[in-house]
Amino acid sequence: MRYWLMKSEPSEYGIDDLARDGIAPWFGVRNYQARNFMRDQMRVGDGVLFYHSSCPEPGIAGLAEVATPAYPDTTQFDPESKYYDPKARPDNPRWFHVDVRFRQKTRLLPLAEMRSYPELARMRILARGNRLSITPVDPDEWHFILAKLGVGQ
DNA sequence: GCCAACGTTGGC
DNA sequence: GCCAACGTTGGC
Repeated sequence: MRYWLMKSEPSEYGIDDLARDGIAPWFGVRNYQARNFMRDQMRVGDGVLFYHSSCPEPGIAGLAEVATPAYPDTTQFDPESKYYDPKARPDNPRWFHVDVRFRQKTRLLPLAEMRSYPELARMRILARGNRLSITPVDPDEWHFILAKLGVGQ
């Protein structure tokens, strides 16, 4: 069992969208490190912190879980898609993603509040200039955050 | 809108 | 394989 933080812009796809859909393919990742996390390390049932980025109140907005193993992202083959990758071929896909299942909304845990806790100081999301959209979360950090959110394990 | 950080591209 | 230029991310 591993834990992850996954960023999304709520204007693109936020926690309310996931609450409505129940389950969603996490397509559009075009960063090798983030892809490798999904493809090589994620397991069904892993915990996910759903993080809202590039918005008025960035922070953790809810909980989700990994719902499927990684599989090829079909948008890489679609010339109409903004995620189209001309170098990817169906017989040799470059980009993979998992599906994510909604667990629950939480109160917003703002980025500024996260910064205030020494227990979270090592989180990658808090590092200056971090742009990685998927990052591993230590179990201690996961449990600390859930406690701050008032979520029972 | 600014700008720091950092990944990717492409010429050599 | 190096590295400068460029593009993107994302908080502020």
